[in-house]
Amino acid sequence: MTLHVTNTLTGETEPFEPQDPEHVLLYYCGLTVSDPPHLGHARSWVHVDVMHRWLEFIGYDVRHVENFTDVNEKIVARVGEDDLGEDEADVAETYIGRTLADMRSLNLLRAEVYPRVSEHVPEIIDLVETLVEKGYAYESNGSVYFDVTSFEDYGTLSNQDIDEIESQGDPDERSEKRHPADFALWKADGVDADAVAEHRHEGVDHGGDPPAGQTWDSPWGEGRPGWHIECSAMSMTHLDETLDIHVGGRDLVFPHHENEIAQSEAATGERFANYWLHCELFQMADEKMSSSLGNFVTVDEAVDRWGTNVLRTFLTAGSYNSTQLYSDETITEAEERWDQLERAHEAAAEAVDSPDARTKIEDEQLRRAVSTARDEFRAAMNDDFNTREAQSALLSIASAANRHLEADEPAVGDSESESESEKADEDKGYDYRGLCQAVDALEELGSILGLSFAGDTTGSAALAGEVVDLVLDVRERERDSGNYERADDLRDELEALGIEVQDTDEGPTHRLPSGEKE
RNA sequence: GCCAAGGUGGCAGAGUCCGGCCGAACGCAGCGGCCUGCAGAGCCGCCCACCGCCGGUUCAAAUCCGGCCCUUGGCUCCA
Repeated sequence: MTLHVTNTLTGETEPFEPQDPEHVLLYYCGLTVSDPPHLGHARSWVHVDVMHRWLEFIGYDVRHVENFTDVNEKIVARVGEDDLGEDEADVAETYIGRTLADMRSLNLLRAEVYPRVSEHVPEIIDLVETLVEKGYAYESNGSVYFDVTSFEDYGTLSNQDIDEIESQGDPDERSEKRHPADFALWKADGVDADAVAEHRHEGVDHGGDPPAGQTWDSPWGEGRPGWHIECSAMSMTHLDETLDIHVGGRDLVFPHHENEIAQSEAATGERFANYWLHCELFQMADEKMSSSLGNFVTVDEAVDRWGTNVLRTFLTAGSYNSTQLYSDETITEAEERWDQLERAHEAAAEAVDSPDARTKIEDEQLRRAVSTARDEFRAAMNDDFNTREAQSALLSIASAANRHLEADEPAVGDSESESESEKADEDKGYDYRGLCQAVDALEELGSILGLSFAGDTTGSAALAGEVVDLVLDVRERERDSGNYERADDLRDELEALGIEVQDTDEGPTHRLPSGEKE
């Protein structure tokens, strides 16, 4: 079974075949760095990250490029706010730093390059010149527009009819365009002050008139790159004229991706991307999540609140290409799933390390379950990165391991006699081979979803763990002497701190609050 | 208006491409039991679905075909 992906270009699920059998060229349309990233961005990032990890897991060398749009009127609009900086570049820099930190906190694999528009203006100008020379673009009043009527396939990605498309871009440029659907490749002069004003936050003192934003010299005079040309220029610079996979949010299909295809293919005569994958968006329980409504949760808030593992479990709880409901309930459910995985992993790992671990009871079932789950995981991921199914496979390993640990009396068949099971009871032990396989599978497959079972065993977390153990020792003594009230108080107090206490046959165990920082 | 996606149990969410193993996965919630000083966790079992509506094809449809109703998103910056 090979990897199949749903290609927006065809609307079909197709077998994935990169141009080079060993390498995959992956481009992801990154952020405009004018605001802190929110959970919606995180959802796409995580899914792209899972794609990246899975492609590597099945043997490809992935060349992953993700841009930062650091030239944009929305960024100019932030100039003067708080301590974001004194000009467009400063603001962009601030947000790029913040974005990279957010990405790290989500345990994302790094892209190979994070190119920025401001560093690729010469390439952009070259590309625009080529388009003008080939007759796909025209200069008008110092700006350059792409002539959509000159590109036969315009509209295929988004299934649009050119005549149905309403004007792109701001009203001022309409008069300069031959066709309403034509879009800007290069814009004369600085940013439009009105556009900047429109994106400014209300009630914030920006200190005077909006700055013009950076401009560059070009064959058509001073100006700035248009809104779509950057991705074409940067992906060609860092990858190739033809990409294997181009990913982005569903909301970018039109006009952004449509325009990317037109300008790229017109310029090179080559197919721009073989597979277009689109990440679906969040749906809020009552309304949509959007910047304008201000109802989004920023990535750093979410990581603080839920922790990386819970968040990633949540974000991969649906397919990348289906919308996902965001609500307290759905995220709590994800937390529940993660807890289950983590507890099972911990129990299995502990059992493996314990002195009781030895081949004693039949673990054929466990081993079969692990192996089946691995197959299911692989099949799920190969089926258009079905992360929800993949989670199911993980959970089935967890419950198989739990079942095995539970059966520390050889209750595996139904035919034992009483005396046999009594005898075994005194002699109980775990078969560690199956458990080892379960632990390995959880770690290995979990890591493909970016989940990490490696608890924080360093620094303050380790110390905290020791302190909790100390408290639990005290509590055990209270319990031994029948002083349950006092013991329960201790448990309640630990619980109030987010520390989960469980009494087991082997003594009490605890879990520190997962992922919460500090 | 145009384009797209989708309507599956109390919730959430796979399965729909390649019709039968789907009387429908996994999880949450609920119920009963085991275990436990209690709780939690875990385990076992149960409960809950005529798969939006109508019609068609077929030995067989959640899955294919036709019609209808409804929801969401995009068409302006947007992951």
